[in-house]
Amino acid sequence: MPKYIDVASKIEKKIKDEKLSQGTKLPSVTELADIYSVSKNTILKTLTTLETRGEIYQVQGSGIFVRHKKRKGYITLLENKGFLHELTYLGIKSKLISFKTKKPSEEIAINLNCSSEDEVYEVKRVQYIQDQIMSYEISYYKKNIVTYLNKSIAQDSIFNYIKTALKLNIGFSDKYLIVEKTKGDVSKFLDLPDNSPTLLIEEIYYTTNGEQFDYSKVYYHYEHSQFFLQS
Amino acid sequence: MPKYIDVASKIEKKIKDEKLSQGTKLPSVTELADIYSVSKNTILKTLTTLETRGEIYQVQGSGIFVRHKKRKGYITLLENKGFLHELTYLGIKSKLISFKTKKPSEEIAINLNCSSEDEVYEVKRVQYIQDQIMSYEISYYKKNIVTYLNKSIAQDSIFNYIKTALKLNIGFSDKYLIVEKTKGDVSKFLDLPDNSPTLLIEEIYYTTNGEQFDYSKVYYHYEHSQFFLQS
DNA sequence: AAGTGGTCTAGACCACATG
DNA sequence: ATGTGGTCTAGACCACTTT
Repeated sequence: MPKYIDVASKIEKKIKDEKLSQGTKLPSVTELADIYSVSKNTILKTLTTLETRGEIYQVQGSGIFVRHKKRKGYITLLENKGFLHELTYLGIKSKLISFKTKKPSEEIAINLNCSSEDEVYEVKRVQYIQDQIMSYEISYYKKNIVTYLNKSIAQDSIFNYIKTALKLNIGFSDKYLIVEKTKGDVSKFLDLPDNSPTLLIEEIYYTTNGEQFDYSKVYYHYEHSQFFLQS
Repeated sequence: MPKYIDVASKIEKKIKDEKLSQGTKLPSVTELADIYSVSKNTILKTLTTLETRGEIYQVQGSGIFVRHKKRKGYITLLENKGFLHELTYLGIKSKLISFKTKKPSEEIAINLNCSSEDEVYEVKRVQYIQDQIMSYEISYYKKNIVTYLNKSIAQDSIFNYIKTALKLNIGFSDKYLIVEKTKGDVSKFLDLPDNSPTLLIEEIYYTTNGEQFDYSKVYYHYEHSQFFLQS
């Protein structure tokens, strides 16, 4: 565990425990370096980390201040912390609709950057947020990277399995957001009439060495999902 | 201009000029430090900058590689570069619908963190992307921070004016995404039938010292807008 | 003028990937 | 084993804000 992550957790915990409100001033950089017995540069890296997580903001010449997310019940679009944290925090559960192995269509092959002769896992699921339908998801996993998957795993958090059991490191992702009208399976599994609004998020996940391993199309139920983004 | 920003621009330009493709390996950290005559730490900061912009990705023990945004015509949800760049790049223009000064409603007062006695500018606009209706936007600016605004300015880029003329530094923002059905003014100005899908993005912008100065509700035309997010 | 965050350096050592 | 990115330090100096 790097020091700067460790110190970040400690400061985060302190903010939480002491219930510091938005705008509360924290100790200065040099003071923090003393408190946690690390160099100034390490504290700076810690602060950058906390800043991108939206926990603090820094004002040159003035100080470091606490920042808070205002509204509750929104899904964060950037995995600031672990995605699992979010899952348990918001109470998200999955129901498996179908699971199979297949040859990729052209659309899938393009987005996974593979040949039509490679094999992919296809997983269809409905996700629930606090017992309400949140989303209908169609995911494709490249079989030569995600070497094994089965129905039982697909019912839980696939990403958790990929990280822990397969020890695959997830590097980065591209997400495309498109607003559409529902139809067919999408209407059916979201339990909405045809032509209801929906947010389609197409996600492509890459390993740390830059290879696509997951292409997903997630249709969100417009009444049961709201999103949040800090920058 | 800090060195690390300067070097970032140079590397960015190099990638663009030489049309380096996704996955192309760049020189190592130490080589880059030599090439641009800066210390290793400065290059690391440069690389972090380029990484968050989605231009490169780093793989420990292996190297630094070029990353590219795949699809065209998507609006980036994070202002990686200047927002203006995006405006001109995508060809976005505004039409002013109304402009006035008013006392904030409770909703506005909460989101701008001000009293109901303060005054705010209210600006309603329709934005066009390549001559198609992109969005209908209702914005509120706190008058004690955005000290002056008029119709003529509101027709152009207000943020550009705020930055250059008012020399106000924009610090960070919160964005909330909600999918809705259109009605009333929203349908009217987006030129869509009632109950059409729309993406509502509520945005709150803060100055560098953490004070809210802008609260905006932007309704996007679902057929003429798609969004993009890298992480 | 004093305090605070931001940039930069040179160098040491660690962790991971590849051949 | 070698190369490469990742972490960390101590210290210098700069830019901005506050008093």
